[in-house]
Amino acid sequence: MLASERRHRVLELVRLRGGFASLPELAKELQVSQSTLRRDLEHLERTGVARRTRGGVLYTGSFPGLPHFQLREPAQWEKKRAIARAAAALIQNGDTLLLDGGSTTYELARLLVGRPLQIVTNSLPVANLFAANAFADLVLVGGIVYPRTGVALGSMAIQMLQHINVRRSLLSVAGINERGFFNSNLLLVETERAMMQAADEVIVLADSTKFGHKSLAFLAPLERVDCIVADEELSPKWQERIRRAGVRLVLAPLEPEEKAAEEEQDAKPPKSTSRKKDSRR
Amino acid sequence: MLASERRHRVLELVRLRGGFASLPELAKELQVSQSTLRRDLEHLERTGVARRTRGGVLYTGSFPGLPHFQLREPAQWEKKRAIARAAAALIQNGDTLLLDGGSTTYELARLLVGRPLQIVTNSLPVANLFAANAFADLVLVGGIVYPRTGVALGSMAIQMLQHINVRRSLLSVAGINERGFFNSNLLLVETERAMMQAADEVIVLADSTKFGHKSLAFLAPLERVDCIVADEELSPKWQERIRRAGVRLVLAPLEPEEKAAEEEQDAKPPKSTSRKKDSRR
DNA sequence: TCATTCCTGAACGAAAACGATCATTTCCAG
DNA sequence: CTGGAAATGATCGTTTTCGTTCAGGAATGA
Repeated sequence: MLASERRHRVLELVRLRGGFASLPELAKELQVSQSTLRRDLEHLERTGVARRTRGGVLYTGSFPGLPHFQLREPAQWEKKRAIARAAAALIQNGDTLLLDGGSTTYELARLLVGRPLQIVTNSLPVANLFAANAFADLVLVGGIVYPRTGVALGSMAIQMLQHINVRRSLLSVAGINERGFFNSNLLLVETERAMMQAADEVIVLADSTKFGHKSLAFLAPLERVDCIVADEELSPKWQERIRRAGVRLVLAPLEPEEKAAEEEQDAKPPKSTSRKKDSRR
Repeated sequence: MLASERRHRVLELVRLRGGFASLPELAKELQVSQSTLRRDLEHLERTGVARRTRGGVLYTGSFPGLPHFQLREPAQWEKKRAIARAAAALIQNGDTLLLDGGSTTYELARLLVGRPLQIVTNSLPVANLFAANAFADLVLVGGIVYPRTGVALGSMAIQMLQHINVRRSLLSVAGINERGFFNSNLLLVETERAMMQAADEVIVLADSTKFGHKSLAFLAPLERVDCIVADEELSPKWQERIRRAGVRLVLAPLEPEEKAAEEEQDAKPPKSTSRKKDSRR
């Protein structure tokens, strides 16, 4: 079994067990030694999807229920987080926002919790973030919930969106090519088109790996949106192409630590002597 | 500080810390000894709202985000669970259901997960239960989300409900008196009236403590609903009154164990000699 | 083919947490 | 006022877990 696959299975097991699993439990289930598990846990903790506790692992990965959020590959994830940070900087307090589903917009939503905003969303994971929050008003867009991502879609969602107007819509896409934006689901793009119409300004969040790839369903041409937020690894060719379409382009910087983390953080800087053996008590 | 208050604060702290808190952490925060905490944790675990792990507590209380779900008093909670069990027995596979917010309907929803159903709900916690589930179709009713309970309300919710028809609506109420049903929020009762209109059959879930108390907003007269599910501690006077109104009454039995649990379960049964000393590798 | 590197599993001492017990305090009921 | 039950906090021996180290094996590249 591959190490990365094993780590995914660890996460999945933890999730299945309701957010926590003990180390002996995992070792038995996965047929590996506890030593290996410890190393995996350390890795998972560093990437932020799990938290170690004495005796086991705690799932902190964003949304326990949905399979979609399991496969956060660290590399992409850091890009998404960088993009989310850059996008959060574009948002002003008091804004009215429409947040799409998708992992990038979810990361953005996490950063927006606690700020005074009015949030409209059709995404269950995003809604959960704001539901308990007194600072933000939350409007939930209803509809048929698509199990894979926990997003409400369909005619009911579209109809409801037609009665809503927001300052900014923030959308995720699955692919971008010369013709425009794509997503993986027909119902989804229909709903997203309604989201675009409901907003004064449309912002698309997409990491650099999305560019040059199309997907099942066409969403909209490039010039239909006002702004694209991508990470700084986007090729100059695409940067030029975006700007020529008259779309504002925001490039999110990847923090140094994260660059390290992105390369499957190794190159153990000072070897193992960096072990923190701090004064306890 | 009262013991029960301290336990609530334990839960709250655990929740604030993202679902887990270590024992020393809690001891320091609450200014009590670890021994006391251990006893509290044991208690909380037995009532089902938390799970102990070596080194700390894990929050299992249904929905981490919402304050509403924190104060599940064990006594009421067992009643709610009994009612939920009885109500679940009324539901047939393949049914189309409309589930209200509220802790009793939430307990019911938990029991329904995994059954082939079509679920319509305006409750975020309930929706989360079914979002990842492939067996049930989920339709989310949108609207303005009321922070206290995570329920979508308002004109958008009502409008959406008018386009929906279900076999059964299951509602929670805050109080019942001779005039009928009450709830604590004006927007809520408006939305619930729309839920009643959307269903062929209306079922109200209410534990025995709700009877004889009214609340802020009038919902509907007794005879407007088809069935009430209550626990068996409902007074004969009220049983008679319900039946005379032509409403079917289902009384949920409280299991023996739960009766014990309700009386602040003690009488430590077989002591601790069950030490497992298993062979490790 | 050989050497290097990475991953894995086992072993061991150290540290942490557990349950149990006991003394003390608090709080009621008689 | 007093006796007893319940709750609390400290202590102690035991068990569990952790981090580290070391050795064997698989994969990779020269």
